[in-house]
Amino acid sequence: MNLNIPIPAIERLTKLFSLLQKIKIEGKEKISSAELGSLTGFHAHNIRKDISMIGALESGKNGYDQESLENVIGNTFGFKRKKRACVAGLDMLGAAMLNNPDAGSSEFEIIAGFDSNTNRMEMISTKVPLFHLYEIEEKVKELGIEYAILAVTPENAIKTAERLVTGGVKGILNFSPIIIAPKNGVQIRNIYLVEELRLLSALDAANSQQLKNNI
Amino acid sequence: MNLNIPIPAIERLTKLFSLLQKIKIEGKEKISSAELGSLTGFHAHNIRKDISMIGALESGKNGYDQESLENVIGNTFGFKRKKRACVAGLDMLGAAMLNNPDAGSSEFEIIAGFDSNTNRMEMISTKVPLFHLYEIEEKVKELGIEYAILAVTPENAIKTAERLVTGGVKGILNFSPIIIAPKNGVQIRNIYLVEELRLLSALDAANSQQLKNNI
DNA sequence: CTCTATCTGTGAAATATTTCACAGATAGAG
DNA sequence: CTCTATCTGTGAAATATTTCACAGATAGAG
Repeated sequence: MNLNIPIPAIERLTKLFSLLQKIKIEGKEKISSAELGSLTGFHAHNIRKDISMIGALESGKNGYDQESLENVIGNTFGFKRKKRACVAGLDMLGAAMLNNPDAGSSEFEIIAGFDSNTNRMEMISTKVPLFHLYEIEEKVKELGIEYAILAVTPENAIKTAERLVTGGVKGILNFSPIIIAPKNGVQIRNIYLVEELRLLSALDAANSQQLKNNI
Repeated sequence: MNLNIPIPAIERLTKLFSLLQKIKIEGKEKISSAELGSLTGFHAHNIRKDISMIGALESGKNGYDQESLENVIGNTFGFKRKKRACVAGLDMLGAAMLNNPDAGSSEFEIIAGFDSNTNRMEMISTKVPLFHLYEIEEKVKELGIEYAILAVTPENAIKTAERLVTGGVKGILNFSPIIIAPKNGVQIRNIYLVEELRLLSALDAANSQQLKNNI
């Protein structure tokens, strides 16, 4: 498991990419590692090191060129290529994801929704075609879907994830309250509201503890 | 910044806590580090090391006692104490969070919602009291709200986060598509749909790259 | 053209984190 | 009671990651 780029570095570079896209809209053409640092909370040292790992750019005294840096990061990780995604499970959370306005302006295109409840599917207003959960495997293959947002009920989570994997997705973003363990090289990220709140409170507790210890 | 417990360990222990709660419901009283490992994808070694950092339990040959382990982790990070939370921004995503059925069965209680749009607030069906965004500071103090879920529009994100911090929250879970940098010791977690999908694809790209290198 | 201020890029050092390996503990069989 | 199989707990070793410090580069001033 020796990745040439550390996973935390991949996470930081991915955040930087999103930030660079925003900066482009604002018309800023140059940005220094120090500025990137204060916008993200990362150390400038760390940012420079991360960038140097994926390929040196020209040096200079005005910081990084927005466009070159966005391109280097984007090409390294494939952010410049369009990708198809779907949403499985269309209760409130899933429906919100399906209609997320940001996805469309990114490299991801949400091209299908899946649910088990026919009545609900008829009530949802969306331009995206909707299918039954049991059609996942077929539709994922047919439509070339690479990424999935999973927001089904806990009971359906494991089974639906398996269907997605069999269909051939490369990654699953799991919002259902079940930990899905990584499998067959398919990337999984588990994002569970209570878990995230809990982590916030744990980090706060660890911080307070540390302050006490330092007195 | 020398935490006595590494942040990745805190993340793993938090996940273990949630898993232990589920295991309790299933009636399982003992579980080994190996079993915990296969359920989470972590290494058994790592799990034992993490647990040993927060306090040794009795040793044995049947693995960990579900209840003791849940208590040790819970007490270390304060998961046994009730905590009040709110949701700011009540479009589809925010409304879904407000009505999330899992929060109620956890230590978190969502006791207020905030939005800027009076018409929308009248249309939302919820038992939680709703207020205007400009009342945040006052209500956070008055109601003793410790954690906030931020799902406002990008334009309102920074300002709303500042109000929450001024009001005295300890952590913010930010779902709006703006990176909010940590400030004044308030914990922030930025969860942005496109960013998370992008990270999945970046990890996949890094993996593929690595496979190529290993040939 | 020269000089200077201000960045980046990157080996090396310092830290942090994970993995290893095995001693120590105990439940349960007989 | 004794023996054995099966876990955990944890220093030490191995790795991974971050931080440091400064050489090298260049834009822009004059």
